[in-house]
Amino acid sequence: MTTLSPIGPVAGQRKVRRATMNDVARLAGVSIKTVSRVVNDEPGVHPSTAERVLAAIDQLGFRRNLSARNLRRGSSTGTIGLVLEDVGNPFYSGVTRAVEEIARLRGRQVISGSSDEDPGRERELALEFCSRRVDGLLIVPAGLQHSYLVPEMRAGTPVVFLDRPAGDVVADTVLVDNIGGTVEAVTHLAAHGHRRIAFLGDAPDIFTANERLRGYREGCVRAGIGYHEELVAMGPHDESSVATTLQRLQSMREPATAVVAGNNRITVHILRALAGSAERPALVGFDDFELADLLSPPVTVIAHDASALGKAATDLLFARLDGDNSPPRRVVLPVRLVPRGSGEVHA
Amino acid sequence: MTTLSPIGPVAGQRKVRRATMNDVARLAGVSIKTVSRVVNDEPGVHPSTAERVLAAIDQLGFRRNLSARNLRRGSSTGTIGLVLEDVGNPFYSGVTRAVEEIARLRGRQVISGSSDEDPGRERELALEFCSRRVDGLLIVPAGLQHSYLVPEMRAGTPVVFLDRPAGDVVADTVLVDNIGGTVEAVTHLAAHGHRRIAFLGDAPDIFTANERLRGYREGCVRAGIGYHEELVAMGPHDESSVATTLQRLQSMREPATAVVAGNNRITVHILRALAGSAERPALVGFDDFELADLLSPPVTVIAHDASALGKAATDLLFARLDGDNSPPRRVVLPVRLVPRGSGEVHA
DNA sequence: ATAGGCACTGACAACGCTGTCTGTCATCGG
DNA sequence: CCGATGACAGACAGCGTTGTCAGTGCCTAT
Repeated sequence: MTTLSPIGPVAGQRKVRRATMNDVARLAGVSIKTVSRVVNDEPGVHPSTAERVLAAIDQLGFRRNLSARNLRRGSSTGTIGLVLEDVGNPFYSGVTRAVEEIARLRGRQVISGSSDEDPGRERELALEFCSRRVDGLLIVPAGLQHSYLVPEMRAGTPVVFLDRPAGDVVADTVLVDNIGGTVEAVTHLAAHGHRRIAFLGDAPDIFTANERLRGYREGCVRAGIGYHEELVAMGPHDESSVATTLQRLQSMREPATAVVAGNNRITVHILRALAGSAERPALVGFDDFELADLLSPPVTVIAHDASALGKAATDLLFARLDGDNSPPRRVVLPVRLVPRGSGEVHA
Repeated sequence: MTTLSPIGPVAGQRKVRRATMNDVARLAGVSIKTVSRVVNDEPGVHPSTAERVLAAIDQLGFRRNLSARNLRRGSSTGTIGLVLEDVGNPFYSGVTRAVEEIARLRGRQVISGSSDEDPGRERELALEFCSRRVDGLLIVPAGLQHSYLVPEMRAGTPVVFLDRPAGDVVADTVLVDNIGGTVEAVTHLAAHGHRRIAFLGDAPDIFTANERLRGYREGCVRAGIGYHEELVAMGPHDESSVATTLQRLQSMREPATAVVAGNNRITVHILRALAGSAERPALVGFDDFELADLLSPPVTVIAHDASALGKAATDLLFARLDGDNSPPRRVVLPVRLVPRGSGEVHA
């Protein structure tokens, strides 16, 4: 039993060559093919032979080399590549979790990487994954150029974009209803009497930021309060820029009485900037976040489910792997406004 | 240029065989070895030849097969395996981010998986990663049995355990000062006059839960308030069990006036159970979390840095990969109490 | 003129595994 | 007693790369 072999400062003994099927075969006194049969649970091996082989495997600590196996078999490597913006962001870690979950059910491992909103990095990661011959690719696009993926897609690697669409290829995409979300946010605020509603969004070259801005604009028009350029501040934002912006918005001749935040980070920045200040504008944030309901006032948000997004994208990917070759689909997941208080403050 | 090739419903054209170096060689009119030289930036290729090869690569959308490369070269696969409890938990996603960051600097990809606290799953993941011949393994142990890793460690795969120690192998480990943390929490509460301090921890077979319980106990003794069995409730906990426990603690003849929460999830459950209730016990939570400072009252925590943990473990792993074969090390990272208000409530 | 060196290129084997095909028994029906 | 059958085992090739070694010219120094 391996379990009983002497354990100690293992770091001491360096680089014992890894056992191969050949080593196992020699020790068990069988051919390498028989070892392969045992390892792969193929039928046609005499129980007593199999037992000898298993003993040899255990004794040598053999573990089959998947590189070799994948190379030989040519088909699936049993891996899925996931390129996202930042695993550290709770939203994306929720997505990751969902992807992992489904991949697991389908016997796949997930390789992931964060692009940090850098198109070059996104490309580097995606192509690296392709070199590893992942079975499929899930990408949260950082850039607008995705033609680099065309050879990979042609070679049969399914690609699903999530959260944002691809720049210049036609492919499966799973999005959330960004426009509908901010329309609803503005409508909600207007219904509570607000006429000066500001929008703090991320950098406008980011798809979701731009869509949400469009929704904000449309919401303003629909609510009959008009669209005012001076009430909009697009990012990139950090804590201090958000604070400055809020001050500006509140010290206008006609101050903003309500704010729509373009994503979870901006919402948090706003909350921090507002902490302790008496004069709080009403607030609706895009993206739900943990503890939003426990703040005072509880934060009203446009909620959408990270795991639903991850699940939808992964399901789509596996459908492709299962042979579905219908035209590329675009799935738009609904969002919902969760009123909690911060958006129900009267003007 | 690949970039200009017709793009369309790519899903239509299935399974074009992937180009190999052989295909590239044939197209460029050179030998396969020359292609290999170009792809690997090896010297000794005439610029004009290289150009022809690169053109062929571009035309065919060739991307070298890393399975084959790794098999042939036998050395590094350029991957690191990361087994954690749940990527969805902000603490672990912080760890993941840090690991990824450092791996990236060292030219490695991260393959990760969540064990969900299931030892079998942990083992499955770790061994799967070994089959993929990861260069090293980072593991947040779910179980207490790790001798299954001995053959892998012998074969030269460095393993670093993080957040919790391994069960029965001697290996590098990075922990946080769990005992010191809860000692400090209790000391802090006692200093504010509390004598009935409760502890809500995770399942006691989890190392960190047990350590924190020990720290709690020691803190009580040191503070001279004694250790009372009835003030301790170990998990697993969910929202409703926490609520029930709190009610029990508050309706005792001598009610608990303060609570120490064993981890971030339990803290959140407590906050939710307490929401809106007038009679709030003082609270100190283990693990910092976003927005803790914005709650009312702001939540006092024992903070420790997820990214510091990830970084320390990964640094250690790379040191091993760089040839450091000193005896296994155990690193204990400091924690610090961040007073914010919830722990400063007077009894 | 010739040896030696340099710049460039290619043939070939092997990494560890699995698919295909072939071989060797023992057993069974007629 | 013979051929057919089935259960089991092995030989061999090849997946796509790269390391080793062996050319082939051409140029320079003798």
